[in-house]
Amino acid sequence: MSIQNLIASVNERLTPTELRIAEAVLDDPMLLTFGTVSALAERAGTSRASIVRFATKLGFEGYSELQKSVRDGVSQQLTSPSHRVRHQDGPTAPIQFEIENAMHQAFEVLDDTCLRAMADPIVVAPNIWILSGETSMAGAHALYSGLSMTRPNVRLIQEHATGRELCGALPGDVAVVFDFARYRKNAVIAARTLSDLGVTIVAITDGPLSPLSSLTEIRCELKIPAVGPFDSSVPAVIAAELLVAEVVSELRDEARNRIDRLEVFWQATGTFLNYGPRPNRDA
Amino acid sequence: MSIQNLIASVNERLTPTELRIAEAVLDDPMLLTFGTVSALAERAGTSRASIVRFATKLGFEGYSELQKSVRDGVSQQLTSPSHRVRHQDGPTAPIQFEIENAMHQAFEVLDDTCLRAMADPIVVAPNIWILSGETSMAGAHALYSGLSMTRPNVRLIQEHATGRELCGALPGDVAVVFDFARYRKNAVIAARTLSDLGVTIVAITDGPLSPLSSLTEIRCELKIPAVGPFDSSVPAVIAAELLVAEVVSELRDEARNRIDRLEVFWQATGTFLNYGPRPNRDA
DNA sequence: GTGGACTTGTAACAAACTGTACAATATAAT
DNA sequence: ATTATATTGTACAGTTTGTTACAAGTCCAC
Repeated sequence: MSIQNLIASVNERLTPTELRIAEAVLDDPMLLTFGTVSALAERAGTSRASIVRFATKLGFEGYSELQKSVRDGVSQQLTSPSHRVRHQDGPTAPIQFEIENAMHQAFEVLDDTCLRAMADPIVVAPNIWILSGETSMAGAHALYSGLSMTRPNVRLIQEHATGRELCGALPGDVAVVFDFARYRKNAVIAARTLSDLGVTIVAITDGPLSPLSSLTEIRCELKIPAVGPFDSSVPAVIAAELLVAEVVSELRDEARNRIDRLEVFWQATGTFLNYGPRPNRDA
Repeated sequence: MSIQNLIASVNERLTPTELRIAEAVLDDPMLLTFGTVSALAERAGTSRASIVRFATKLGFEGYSELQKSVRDGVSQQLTSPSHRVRHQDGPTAPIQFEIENAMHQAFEVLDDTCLRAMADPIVVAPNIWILSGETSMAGAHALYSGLSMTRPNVRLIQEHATGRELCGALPGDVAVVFDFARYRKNAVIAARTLSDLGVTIVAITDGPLSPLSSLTEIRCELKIPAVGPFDSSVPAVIAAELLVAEVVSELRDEARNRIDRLEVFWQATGTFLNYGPRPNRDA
């Protein structure tokens, strides 16, 4: 039961001082969530003892218990919905469960603000460099595939050719770096070098502990589930695809024109068999 | 500045114990919001003093000040209306729905029987050839990455080099082909040629109408959602990862030994930075 | 006015808190 | 091997905490 309802249920039995306390609590719930007895007493213009009596009148053992109850409620509010359903039963497909969880988390992290922050530099940069460790290549490929159909000068850097390929990078370019624990030395060092060079780093990684996180604020931090002995690429791929979609929606006609020209080229070279439905181009 | 960014900004200067603290804090932010120094110390398996030092390293006067900062952030979150509506709608909601649907369908299709049917040939074949259209490369890469860490003689075929690379294929080999509507002529023709040659085809595709489906009974048929103007690679990646997991579990010690040897090699060449927790290898 | 019930603040206290000085231990460098 | 450095835990000091006992004050009935 919420603190508001709790107070309502006893409001007719409250003494004048207790009423002042109640008003203070209702006016600023954070007082009860974080505050001490002393703080609340001062705010309500009363003594600490009255605060404790107020708590007992609400049916708690003391102030501590009242505060614990309030905090539990706040915790529930704050924890993500995916977190709440985490402890379901039926571990028939633990992998599926893990991946779905990670996916939920990915969609939560990749909200409008985050996507736009990552897409904006990509839209305007003269060159895009995509870096990735060998083991997290799937996400990088998804991004490369989508971006290169959307705008020019997108390059995917193979690990063994990092130096040779990156030497063309200039200030104002953007490097999108995929890297997850345990972080590839090659990718991290390359990112750091590019950053020093004035290249904007967009990081798709797995948490504030990532060495990439200290390089840039333009980043998303994904939860990576395990599939058997290896890490899943699904979150990285989702991030890449949403990022592409965001870039497309920001570039609008420019991207659409490029896609159409690509389509002409495909038709001319007979790339496809043209069976089945065309992919969706309305979004 | 959020606690996550704060930790990110110093993550490379953290000592092992402080890293454990950081992990605990990131894992359960409520611990920092409500908990005491003692509680955090116990959770992180360290002493109270280290908690205080951790707080100072983050730039605060002490733990109290750190906690105050976190609480200020939480207060803002709770009072701002954006928090309440954040998890409901948004431009990514329909995409999320589509992808989740496709994912469920993928897990349904990729049941034990199907996975084993696809994994069995891969386990015994002398050579594995992975084919994919340029646009559905992410799944192929996920499979290549996983399989090549699991068994020898796995090759990913680039479209422009199909002929040159595939001429080494022999009867008894296995070709895993990724292809979705609108089907790549190159991939389909290559698969057909290989099939005629006596190579077992394992198809990861999108339905009975696929030209690949007529080539082999060893296949899975996925539903492919759209993300913006392009098709999602997520189902293909999931299929690839589950397939790898199945192959690993069938190869057992053989795969484990190879992974261990790979690990030795990684260690020797210093591939990783080895920050953060090791990936899960128990599953 | 006086007694009794009720309300409220003061004071005392034990427990728990944070922060710091110091010692022990582990790690690195010479 | 030995010094120097960095890291971590222990112990203690000084506050602040929540709680409770007690006294002062208030209100009402008679």
